Amino acid sequence: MTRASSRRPGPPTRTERGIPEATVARLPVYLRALTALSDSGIATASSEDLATAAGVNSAKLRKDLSYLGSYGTRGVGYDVEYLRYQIAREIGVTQDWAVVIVGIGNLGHALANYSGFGTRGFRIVALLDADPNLIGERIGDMEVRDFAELEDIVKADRVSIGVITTPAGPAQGVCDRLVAAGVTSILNFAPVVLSVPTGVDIRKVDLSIELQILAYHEQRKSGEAALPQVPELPAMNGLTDLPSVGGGVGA
Amino acid sequence: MTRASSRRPGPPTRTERGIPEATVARLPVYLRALTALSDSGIATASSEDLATAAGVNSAKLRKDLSYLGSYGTRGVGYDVEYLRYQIAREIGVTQDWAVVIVGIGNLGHALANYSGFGTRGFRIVALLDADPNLIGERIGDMEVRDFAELEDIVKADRVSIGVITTPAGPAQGVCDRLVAAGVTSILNFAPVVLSVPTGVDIRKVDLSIELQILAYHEQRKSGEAALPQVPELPAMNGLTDLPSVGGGVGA
DNA sequence: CCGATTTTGTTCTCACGTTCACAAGCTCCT
DNA sequence: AGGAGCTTGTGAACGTGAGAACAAAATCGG
Repeated sequence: MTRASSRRPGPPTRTERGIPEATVARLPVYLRALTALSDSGIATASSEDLATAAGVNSAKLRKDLSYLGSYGTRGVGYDVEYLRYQIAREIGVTQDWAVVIVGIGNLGHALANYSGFGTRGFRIVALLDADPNLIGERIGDMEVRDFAELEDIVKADRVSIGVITTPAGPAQGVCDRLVAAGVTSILNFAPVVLSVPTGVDIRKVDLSIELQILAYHEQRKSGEAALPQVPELPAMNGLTDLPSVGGGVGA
Repeated sequence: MTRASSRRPGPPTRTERGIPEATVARLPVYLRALTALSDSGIATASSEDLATAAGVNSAKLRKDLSYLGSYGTRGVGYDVEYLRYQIAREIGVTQDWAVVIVGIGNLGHALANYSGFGTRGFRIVALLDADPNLIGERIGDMEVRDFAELEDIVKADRVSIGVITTPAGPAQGVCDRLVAAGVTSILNFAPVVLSVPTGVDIRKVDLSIELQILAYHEQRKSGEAALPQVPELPAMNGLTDLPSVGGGVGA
């Protein structure tokens, strides 16, 4: 098991019909921008308009869209509804995907209530937890069920996407169970690196990593001139007062 | 303030002392891996060990670390505690960063309770919301305060990082207020593209985008042979639930 | 019907990121 | 002390992504 990562059979990274991964990651953004335009009653938009709404530059947007086909009209722009449907179809959200959420703590709770979740394309079919105290609790119009029922639920509802919102500890175990039950896409909120067999896609959302990236840049801003000369080789003996980072290190 | 000093002076993307953005994004992962090893009582680790723990390959890890300096010992590996401190210092989490969370809905609630948040390096100094019904509510050892107090809080606690967990609507307004108050790094959970002036860093976490990316790959898996020939110009009549798709642009 | 105008789709070039492969350097054993 | 065996740090090759620039195609006005 744990047979290497997921995507990399022989050739490099290239989706079957050739849509680059970077583009795939932006399609949902375009989809949202188009929905917003549509809601504003706008029927046609140029690549420039769309790019602004999506927060990218227009050349990139045009190139991204060109991977899907030629859905625009030169001299005019894109028909908002039409393009929206094409992107939705390409992503696969014209159908509904069944989702289970495992781990109903604070975050699991929040996600279960998150309306924008089922905006379109996704349907939460079960909230699971192993804690007997939580089982049976109602959240919105759903009830927390026993994690032991996982296999039945996955089979019954053809669940292909699992969301892990457990603490770090049980995450790998939960992940293994999900995969064994037949789930082939996992969204992981637990702060651990999960390993999955080939063929299973996994994406990670990690709050503290995001904050740390911000901190890095923040530090650069404030200390622009204060830390150009980094102590390349600080005395190793100074490490004794580093029982735990942040313990006695703080400025 | 807001001295247009962030990233993009003249040359392309290149952090002042030259750490590539992709590497910066992985440093927190290494930091976590090192902490885990440290907690297991492991004092020394090779690049191979670390890479496994962090879920990357060893060559990449070594190159990433080489940007920070030569902190390893050939033939031996890396001293876990030493390297951990070096990375923590580089990221900037040896000091504590003050953080405010704006928007105490489901997600804001969850984040406020998220212990791993203040794991180290970050300190939530205020939970803010504009809803009078929420103000005064206690969450953990904190109390929800009026968003109007933002400026005072930012000044008093030297807040440099703001987390936006409001709905999409008010997000840009909140963002502008944060920036005006002096916040220079923003983590946005609202499903909108925020615009900020130069010098302010912004990162986005978007649940539905992540799910959609998974859906895209999922679709490719199930239909491996079912949809190789994509209807470049599908018959527009099959789209009953798409009121005005393709006014006249379609086939 | 033709030319001016607009905007897409695409080509080309350059920068960035990843991986390979190996020399440099350290430790340990004989 | 010297050589064998590891493991790091890095130079070079390769692949991917971004942006500029332009040719192709559509509309509109005369």
